Amino acid sequence: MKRYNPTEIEQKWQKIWEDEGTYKVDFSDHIKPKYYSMSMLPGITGAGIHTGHGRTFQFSDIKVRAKRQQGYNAYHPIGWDSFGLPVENYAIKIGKKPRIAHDEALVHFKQQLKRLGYSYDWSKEISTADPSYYKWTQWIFNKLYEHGLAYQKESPQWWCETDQTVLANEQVIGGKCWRCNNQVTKKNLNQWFFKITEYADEILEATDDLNWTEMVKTMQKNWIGRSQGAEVEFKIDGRDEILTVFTTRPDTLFGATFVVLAPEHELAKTLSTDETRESVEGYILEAARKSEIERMNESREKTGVFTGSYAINPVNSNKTPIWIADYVLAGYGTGAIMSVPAHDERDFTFAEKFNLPIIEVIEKPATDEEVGVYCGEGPLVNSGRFDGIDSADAREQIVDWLEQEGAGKTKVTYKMRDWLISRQRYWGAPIPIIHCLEHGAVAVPDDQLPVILPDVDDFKPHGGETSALAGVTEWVNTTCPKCGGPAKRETDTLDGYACSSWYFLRYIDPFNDKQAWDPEVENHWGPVDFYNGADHAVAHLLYSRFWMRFFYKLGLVSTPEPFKRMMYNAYILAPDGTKMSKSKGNTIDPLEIMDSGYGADSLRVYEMFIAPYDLEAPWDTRGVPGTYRFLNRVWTLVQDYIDAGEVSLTDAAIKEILVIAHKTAKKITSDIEDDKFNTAVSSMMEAVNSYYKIRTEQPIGKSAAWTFAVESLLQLLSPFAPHITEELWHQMGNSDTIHVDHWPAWDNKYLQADNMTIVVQVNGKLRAKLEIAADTSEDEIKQLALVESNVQTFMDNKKPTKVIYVPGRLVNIVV
RNA sequence: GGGCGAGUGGCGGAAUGGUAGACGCGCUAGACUCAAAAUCUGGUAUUCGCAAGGAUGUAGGGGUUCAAGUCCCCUCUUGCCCACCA
Repeated sequence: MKRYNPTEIEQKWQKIWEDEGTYKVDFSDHIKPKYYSMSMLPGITGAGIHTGHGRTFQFSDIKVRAKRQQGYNAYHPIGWDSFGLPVENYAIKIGKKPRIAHDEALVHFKQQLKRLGYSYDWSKEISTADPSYYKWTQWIFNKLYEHGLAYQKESPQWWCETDQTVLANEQVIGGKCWRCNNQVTKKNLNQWFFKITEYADEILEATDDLNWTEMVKTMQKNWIGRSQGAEVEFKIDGRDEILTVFTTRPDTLFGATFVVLAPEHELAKTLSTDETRESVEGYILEAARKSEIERMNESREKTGVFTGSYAINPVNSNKTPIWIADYVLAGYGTGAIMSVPAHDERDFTFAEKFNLPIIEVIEKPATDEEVGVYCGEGPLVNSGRFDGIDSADAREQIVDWLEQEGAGKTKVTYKMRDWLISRQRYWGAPIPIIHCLEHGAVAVPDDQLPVILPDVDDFKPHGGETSALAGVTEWVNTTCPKCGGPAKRETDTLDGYACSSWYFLRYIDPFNDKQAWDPEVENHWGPVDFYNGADHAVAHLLYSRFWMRFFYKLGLVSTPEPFKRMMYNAYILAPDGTKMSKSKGNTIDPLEIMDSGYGADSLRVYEMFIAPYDLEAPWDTRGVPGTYRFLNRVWTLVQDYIDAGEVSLTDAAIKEILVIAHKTAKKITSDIEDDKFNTAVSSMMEAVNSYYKIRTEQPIGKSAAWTFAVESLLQLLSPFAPHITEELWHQMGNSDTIHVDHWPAWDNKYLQADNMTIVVQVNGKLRAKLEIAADTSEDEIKQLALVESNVQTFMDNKKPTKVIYVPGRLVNIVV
């Protein structure tokens, strides 16, 4: 008997699969149903992947392998997130040009992924930094620009001093840069944006219906942050300007005792009087100097100044003082609020500090507890003709009244901001814009794309507010596409996220040099059936959904949502229970485990077995020998089967083997379908354990039952452990690959065993178990239960008041 | 502070309201061996009992139910996301 030697058989089969193109997909084959499965594309840095990443990539591999075996034309693509900050920072760190640093790091990545035996179609590999790819990223920019969804605007934006670039809202995490983890500041700059807010409502509405991991859906909804409310217009006493505030509680309008503007509000400066001018200007200056983050971290102590001006509350014509305070955010709503200190915590704190009036307009529910500021619902008081109306109704009535008076309207506001896409960094797709003195920003015509990123020696950020490209004069100086006059190229590059917001469309038409993708190909291959990742729950997925919807409107794609199923898996932690990271030195390279003799299959099975996909679990390297042991048991079992001649079994043994095999086939099929990979593995272990037990009493060898058991086991195991199963499949005499069109069918007639175990409870407590024939009638079962001796003891001669029978499971006797 | 999850043996984790702890790790006994490793077979929540069997057990407290890890309410702990968003 041959010994199981993973290293040998894995090398052998990986070469054969590559030579024979086992996982190559023919896009034009429409006879088989399509299945399109992918993981988020890896970002390239020197570290390569660790065992945590490996698990992520494997989920899409399991799914696609199972479908391929089930007769689908199944596609599992691979590509590289090559542009962007991570690669450039890595290049700076090792002192090489980004292109070179990237290409060198890629070697390690490819080696890892290939050794792990993922069923990628390597012939269709893409890279976002390849001109044949970013040509189309730039083309998409043009399309957005053409439709008014790309625009340039000067505004204060997050700026990372370490990385010398602006960042999108989504890339600032807890006030820190997503790459270098340093505090960011605000800087007023002229920047390019994509108008994702125009799609906010649409994206939000579609979110509930998605078959996505719930957590991701919640995070997206929170990020979009839709608030239904009203805009209310306050006249300014003695002036012509109108002050518009946003509120979600128009029902509390009678309780608005003052109005607060953000320091950045355009009216802030102009509302001061001679007496207040100095303090107002001082406050605004001070606020501008401090970043939002500093304000946030500096304790929540409220600060503010009175402008000296008054606003007229439209509902009761009260004169309310106008204040400026930095607790009001410039970027949200209108940058101005009406303050209702009686029913808002922040307003209350502010009013107390500055001795401003507090008027209750919502009746508190009567409770024993002392409620500080009541923010809930209730009937209105002190609200003129709206008194007594419940707050929810009052909201509508007051807004109706405001609309009639022309002093307000309903308004929906979002927390989500437009997507800031310009980066003052070299390593990205150049924004295809030419600035002409006469024509302003002019898009580079489609037929002149791509705008090639020039090769420069000094690519590092040089400390200004422009990328290194600004120094490449021969590239910057060009002519205007409209007038032919002298013009300059835009020197900012596109956010790396832009490059990865459409790659799933390029995957299905990667060599097309006429268009980004062929809509007809997309019509067959889109959308992605299974997508998974462990990061980018907000930014990447929102951006992709935004673009997809835009493409859908242009008729370029057949569906508005890019990913049918999105599975967001939790991280595998380092053995010490903390997050794996290279800087902490607690990562585990999959190559290390494979090279120590366990091979890819044992590692793969363990990756799936360790925990359900959505649970964080610490890596325990001792688990790999466990799955290795399991694969060895499979190996021995199949070898014994192969080496033996024909055998004859008892009818009972045949039945037992077939029940296990058919049940297991059904279980694994549904577990994979439901993304329950860990229980799929344990079910296979159980089946193998059972076969071992049967084998101690009955011979294993050629017989219909054993043949089905062994073949189906290999087929079910093959998405998890593709190498060992392929090897054994061939040793059994098969000449085709196990990985295409081989999946066991189960027959319901085998799913019922001859015997069943009925649990007998007395008053809900387990007292006996009955091993009886599966066709025993309900009456018989109840009788048997009632006469069981231990049951009788606990019935204590009392008459049962009720006997509950759960078919095939239990009897509960209530006395 | 807000939103969404999660709390089960020594560990990772199983359980359509119906036998809690499947499966694996670890530990342990036996078989094989000169011996060890590997392998195979058994045991392994706590506790009382020679045993049969009993009691207790899914963070804590209440509730619904014939029956609760699972459903409802409160409390605690913990993870993630957001965070002065009016």
